[in-house]
This record gives sequence, C-alpha cells and structure tokens, in this order.
Amino acid sequence: MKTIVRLADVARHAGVSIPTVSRILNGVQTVAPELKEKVMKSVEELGYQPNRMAKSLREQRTGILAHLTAGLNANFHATLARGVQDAAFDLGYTMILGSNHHMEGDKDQQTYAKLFDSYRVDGMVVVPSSTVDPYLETLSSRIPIVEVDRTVGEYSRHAVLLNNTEVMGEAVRHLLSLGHRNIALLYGIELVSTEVERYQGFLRTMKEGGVPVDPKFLISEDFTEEGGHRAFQRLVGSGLPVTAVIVTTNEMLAGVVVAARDLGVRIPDDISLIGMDDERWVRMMVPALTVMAQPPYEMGYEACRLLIQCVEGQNGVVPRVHRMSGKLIVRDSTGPPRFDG
Amino acid sequence: MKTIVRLADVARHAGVSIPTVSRILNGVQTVAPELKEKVMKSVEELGYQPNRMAKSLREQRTGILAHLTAGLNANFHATLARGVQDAAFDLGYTMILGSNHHMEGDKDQQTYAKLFDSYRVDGMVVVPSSTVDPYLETLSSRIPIVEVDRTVGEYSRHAVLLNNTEVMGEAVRHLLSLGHRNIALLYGIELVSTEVERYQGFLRTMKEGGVPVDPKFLISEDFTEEGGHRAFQRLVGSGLPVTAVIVTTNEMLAGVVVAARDLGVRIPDDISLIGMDDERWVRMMVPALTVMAQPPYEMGYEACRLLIQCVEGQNGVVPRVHRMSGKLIVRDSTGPPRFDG
DNA sequence: CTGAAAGCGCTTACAG
DNA sequence: CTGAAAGCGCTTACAG
Repeated sequence: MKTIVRLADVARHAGVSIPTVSRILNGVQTVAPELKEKVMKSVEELGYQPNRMAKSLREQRTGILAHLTAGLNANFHATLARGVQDAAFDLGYTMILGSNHHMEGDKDQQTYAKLFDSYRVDGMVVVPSSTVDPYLETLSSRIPIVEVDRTVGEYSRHAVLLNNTEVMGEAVRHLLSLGHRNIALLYGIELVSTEVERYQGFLRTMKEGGVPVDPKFLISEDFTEEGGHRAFQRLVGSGLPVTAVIVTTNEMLAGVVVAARDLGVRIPDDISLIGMDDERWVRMMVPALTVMAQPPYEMGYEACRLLIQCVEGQNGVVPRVHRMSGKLIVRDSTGPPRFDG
Repeated sequence: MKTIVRLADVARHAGVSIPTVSRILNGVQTVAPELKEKVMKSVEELGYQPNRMAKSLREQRTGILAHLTAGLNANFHATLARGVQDAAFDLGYTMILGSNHHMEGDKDQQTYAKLFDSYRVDGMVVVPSSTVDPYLETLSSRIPIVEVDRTVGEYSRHAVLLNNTEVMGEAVRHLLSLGHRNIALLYGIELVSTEVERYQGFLRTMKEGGVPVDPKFLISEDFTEEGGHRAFQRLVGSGLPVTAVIVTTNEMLAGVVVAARDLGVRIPDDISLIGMDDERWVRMMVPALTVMAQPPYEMGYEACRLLIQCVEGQNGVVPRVHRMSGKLIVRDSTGPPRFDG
C-alpha cells in the first residue's frame, strides 16, 4: 500500500506554504503566476489528489447528496436514480444511494436516512414512504430535502411529481372515444399520492365524460404482479360487463396480462387494456400495450437540480410541487369495445 | 437551520470529558457503569449523531465503498448494484455509486474513480471497462478493488464472474440434443471477457459435440438492440441453413426478436432461439424465451463481501477468480429443427 | 501576495 | 478508569 500524497507534501516539494497550495488549487485570491506554475507542476508530479473528507470537515459541507429510493428492482426507480445521479455529477456533487434492503420493504429507509445524515450529506432526494416520513420531518430542519415521484402530502417540501391526473385523464378519454363505457380501474392498495391522484383523475374524467362509475369497477390490490393477477381475476370473476381496464402500476400490469392469458381473455378483442410505464416488456409482448408513459430520468434529474438549488442558498424559494407531464402511448392493446360488451 | 450536536456538547451535558464519551460510544476500554449511563442519557436527550466525516479523517478509513458500474439502464447491472449495496449495508459499510453518464459510454468511469478516490473510499467493486483500467491499476496499489461481471484480464485482482463457458455449454448441448446442427452465435463486438468466454464456450461445446462450425455462423455486432437486429438480418440474409441461434446479451436479444418478427421468421418453428438474462420481457413475450440466466444479485453481493474481506485485512489472500454458476431456463423458443433445415 | 495559527469533530496514545 | 494533548488534512480569517 503506497503512502498517499498530502497538501503538505506538495507544499514542501514546491517550496511554498500549505495555504498557498490550497489557494492555488481552489482558485481563491490572486497568486503570483510563477508560484502557481511551480505548484501545479508539483501537484502533477506527485499526483496529488485532495482529500475530500478533510475538506468537507473544514468547510462544513460535503458535496455529497443522498438519494433514498424505493428500490432499484423497478426499472422506473433505477432510471430515476440515474437521473438524480447525472444531475449530481453535472453540478459537481456526488450521490450516495440507499434503496430498500432485501425484501423487507421500506423499513430500512429510516436506517439509511440516519446513516447518510451521519455523513453530513448536503441534502436528500427521496421517494418517501410512510415509515421514513417522521424522521425526514426532523431532518428537514437541518438540510434541504426534495421529494420525488410521490409525496407524503402536506407539501412542506419541494416535490417533483408526475402530472398524474392529467395522464390518467388522457387514458380515460382515449377509451371513451373508442366507445367504452364500462371501464375498470385496478390500482395499488397503499395510500400513496400517486395512487390517490390517479384514482381521482380516473373518477374526474369519467364524470366529465358523463359516464357513471360502478364502484365494483374500482379494484385495489397489492402493488405486486400477484396483486394485479388477483385484481383481474376478481374483476372477470364478478361477471360484470367490463370492456376496458386501466392499471395504475407496471408491476400490477404484468399480473393482469398473465391473468388474462390464464383466463383466455383476449386483448384487445375481449377487453382493452391500458397500463403504466413504457418498459421494454410492454413493447415486446404481443399485443404491444398502450401505456401512460412517465419520464423517470427527467424526474430524477429535475429533483436533484432543485435540491442543489436549495443547498446552494436559494432556500428562500417557497417549497412547491413541480409537475412533470407524462403521455399516453397508444399501441395495440386498446380498441373498440366488443359489440356485445 | 438547527445547529448540530457535537461530541463536546454531549460531554458538557453529561459532565465528563470528550474522550470519555468517545470511548463509551465506541465501546472501547472499560468505563464506570454510572458514567456510561449518564452519557447515554445525554446522547439520547440531545439526539447526538456522530460525524462520520470527522471520524473518517481521524481513523483514516471512511467506511465507504464505491461501486463503479456500467450503467443502471440494464436490469442486470441494477440488480447487481443492489447486491453490492445490500452486502455493504449488512457488513456496516455505505455504498457510493458511479454509473455511466448519459449515453457517453464508459469514459466517465475514470472520472468517477478519481472522484471516489478523493473521498478516500475504503475499496471499490467495479465492472471494468477498457478505459478505466489503467487508472484502476495504479489505484490498486493503495486500495483493494474487486472486479465483477467481467475482467480486464490478467487476474491481478479478485474477480467475481459468471461461469460463462459452462452456461454456454448447457445452451449448446440443449440445442444439439434437440437435433440442431446449424447453430449460429450472435455476440457483442467488444473484446470483454464475458464475450470472449461465451464465444469460447460455444466453440468448445460444438467441438465436443462433434459438430463443425462454419465461421459464417459467428456474427458479432454492437451490444445494442440495433446491433442484434442487424446481426439477425445479416444471418438470415446470408441464406445459410440456420436452425438455431444463440445470442450472448439481453440487449441484442431484443433486437433479434424484433428482427425475426420483421422478417416473418417464426420462433421456434423456423428458428430456435436462446438468449441471455432472465428478464421480465423474456418471460412475458410469446413465445417465452429460453435463456441462460445469471444471478446478478448474488454476484454483486459476493463481490462486495469479498472486497470487505480485503479491506479488513485478509489481503493476504491471493487474488483469484470466483465463478458463479448460471443456468439454462428452457421455455418455448427452442424446439426441434425444421425437417427441411 | 504570502505565511503562521486556529479550528472543523473526532480518536488515540500518553499520563496520572 | 479518566482527562489533557496531539493530530487526521484541509481552509480561512488574521497579520504582515
């Protein structure tokens, strides 16, 4: 293990004092050009690399941003994380990542929040879960936090969210214009903002379209593939005259597709289907699915950009919700209802 | 912004010296039980959270591990990263993540490596690329590095890799046993160890099976979906009597599937197909694809566990290659060759 | 424009 | 068993 070069080594090598080297490296104050040159040569020769830990300790800022996510399993969250990371990198920060541990759900988010706090990160971009919230609330008093994808609700912080009601509205209008009236909504059982907003968007647009909604057409289940499977089974098992189904999450969507195959329900001949998230499997399967597409990369990037703004002083800005627009991508899983539907 | 609690604050609050608090918190040395109790109460009351930066600076170790990956876009790498992260978390470390920036390929890996080095990370788990290698080599002299998924080759470091030749062998034998003789291999054009090993595994097993390989059946292209598309087009366009195709990467596999549809080639009726990575789309599409499945989570976890072993002193252990076994999952994209094939 | 001194928040020999 | 002192590698007032 080679010994590491410190500022003092560079100073000695260049024949100047430590502060001088520091000033040159940080471009602060004016320095004699000749000294600068000499020092830069020493830096080069010795391969000096500043110790960010020491710098952080002294400056009382680390240049590290934490991202607390709900889990990299879902492509959506992985891409969002990439957005956060790229923004951090572009703006001179480093991202530290905490995602759900194993399969234990979100109970680790708080552990991660504490851990990252102990590293004195400059701020956090978080996909909030109910359990992490109380801790974040206290943390908020010390460092800026930006919520992304969903929010725990009272908007006391910046939040970057999808324009959920809008996209859902698009989806509903698409089905209505095809002639559908008996449209079911399959959604996640947890009370997170995304689900609430999509649910509301559904109801509102149906109302605007003048189509009454039978509560039996509103089915909530687990966020998982299994949940989607069960929801679709229940729906079809009920014998109701459904002609179209909207599913609010990608995981559930997969379950719905499998269930439809299991039950011999043809898409879109028997039932039209609209899902969430434009992932590869959605494009590769036959029929390719009509989906509400989100821009996860942009959401992450924007959230992080906002966070850095807060970190760097513009925290005079009043916290608000930033809406990113999704769009409906029409493919082959939606068509006119069956004539007997 | 609330002011933050330091060790000194706890000491004053408990009426003891700073070192005493430090010792109690770190469980080092024996301390009077009464003092301990008093201090712990103060810690609790003040909500003290140690400053890891300061601790790191003093201890000359940060407890941070860096993971340099090839990009979270691919599910494989996202899951692998999750494995690394979980291992880090389980063993008391924090993971810092660097993945490819935007679409610029791997040229940022070196930037990330430098950045993380400046934070004095205790070690790195890296999915190496050719450009990052020279820098890693010098870094290796200071901190432990474990390679994962692929290696730049000379095995001067620990590496956790898939047993590429084995799984490829399984795939080939599966096709041979179905009666195929004219099997094509579509692989990535870059000279990375995964590709080289899979290529060799293909040739070796064909040889063992006593089946000569026409070099025209060996087609290399970009790692991308477009690359796969082109490769399949070239193959079919050549008019060669292929009855089965093996594709070495998931990205290319998607391109092959699309190309087959475009050209009206039926799978497995006209051509049998084996791909890589057991991702959702591979299971959801019809026919569900036969694939060589890797255990990315386990690979990441194991690599990180190994790294921590090195970090914590067992670096007496001679660096070696650790092989993880993949397995062939037979589904509906492989069948007997066409009688006229 | 440059250097000597202090200090960021910890831990760890060193005395007692 | 406990505390005073030094030091990890930096930056930043403070003199000159």
